[in-house]
Amino acid sequence: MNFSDTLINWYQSNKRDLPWRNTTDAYIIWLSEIILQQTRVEQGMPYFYRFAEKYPTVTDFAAAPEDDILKLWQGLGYYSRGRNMLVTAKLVKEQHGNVFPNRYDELIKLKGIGEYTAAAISSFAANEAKAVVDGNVYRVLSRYFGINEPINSTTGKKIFQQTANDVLNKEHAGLHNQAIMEFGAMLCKPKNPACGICPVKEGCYAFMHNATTALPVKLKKLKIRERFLYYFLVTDGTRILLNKRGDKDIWANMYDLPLIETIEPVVVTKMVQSNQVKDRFGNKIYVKSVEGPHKHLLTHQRLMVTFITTDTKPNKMEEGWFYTEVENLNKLALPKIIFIFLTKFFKFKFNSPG
DNA sequence: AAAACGGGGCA
DNA sequence: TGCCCAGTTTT
Repeated sequence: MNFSDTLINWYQSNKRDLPWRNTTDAYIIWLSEIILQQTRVEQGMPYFYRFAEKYPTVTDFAAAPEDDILKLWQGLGYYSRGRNMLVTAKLVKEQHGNVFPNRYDELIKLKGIGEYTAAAISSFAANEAKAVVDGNVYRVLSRYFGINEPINSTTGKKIFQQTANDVLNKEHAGLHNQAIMEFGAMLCKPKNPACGICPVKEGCYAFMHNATTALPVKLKKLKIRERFLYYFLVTDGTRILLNKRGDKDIWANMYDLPLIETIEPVVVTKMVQSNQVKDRFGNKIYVKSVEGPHKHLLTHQRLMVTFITTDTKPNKMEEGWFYTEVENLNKLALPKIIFIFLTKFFKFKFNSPG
């Protein structure tokens, strides 16, 4: 038996009895598919029953006020799904004679229906040979075939769609799609997959290479944090006040300068009047020069760095601070932005290789 | 190409 | 906490 036949065989004796599986009504299948987008079956189930009962046909749905749809959707999340359903229901009423389409090429044009949902409805309702690719399918295919391309990269999506198309049982597309998704949800789970009872483990790359926890690969969504750094250069031209950084943050254990960090930009005149500065330098700090702000980009942070030069000595030393000779700077690890500033400030005095 | 969009379950 | 869930739309 090939991959698809084995999964279908497994499915037919292990599947859950879900209400939307006992119909070929494209409207009912559409209802279930939209509800289940990014939603667990157990969470969506009660909503499916409520909607199916209150709006048994697409005509009923199309006649509903948006307030009613959203009220019934309340608590399910991603509320644009409900609003888009109403748009689509009205369009089906007006342009499809109240008959919900069941062909991929028609479905894909409808609001709220993307590649996955169009493939799902067309294969379930009309057995059209379109392969679904949802979170379950990504996981099953990446593990079975050992595909380590990230599932949320552009090339990854193409590869997985192509792979799904290749393994699709074209005579039983609906059954195949149901089977591979149910297999992913019930057995080839994200955590602790039941490899011991898996019917396709012999051909599974992840099982054979003990890589189920490593697959699928997913790109981290890294959001850029913006930080505003105000450095104080305290020097008499010979000695300089430095700071040794801790081991948690960026530039761990490297050397920079006394720092005040804010979450939003602060003009220097305000900064030097702040309580933080007064606490460190006393009530009067003599600012000799200001440089910046310089934008400094890290992988996941955007730093806006301002250097404030002064010869006012702080009235106390904080943890990590120490005075050193300017000449010592060429022995200490400095972040690039600090290095550039100090190099320029001291006119390369400390860094000439020799 | 990345961000926005909800809420809940699970380790 | 972080990851994931029968993804799609918008920027």
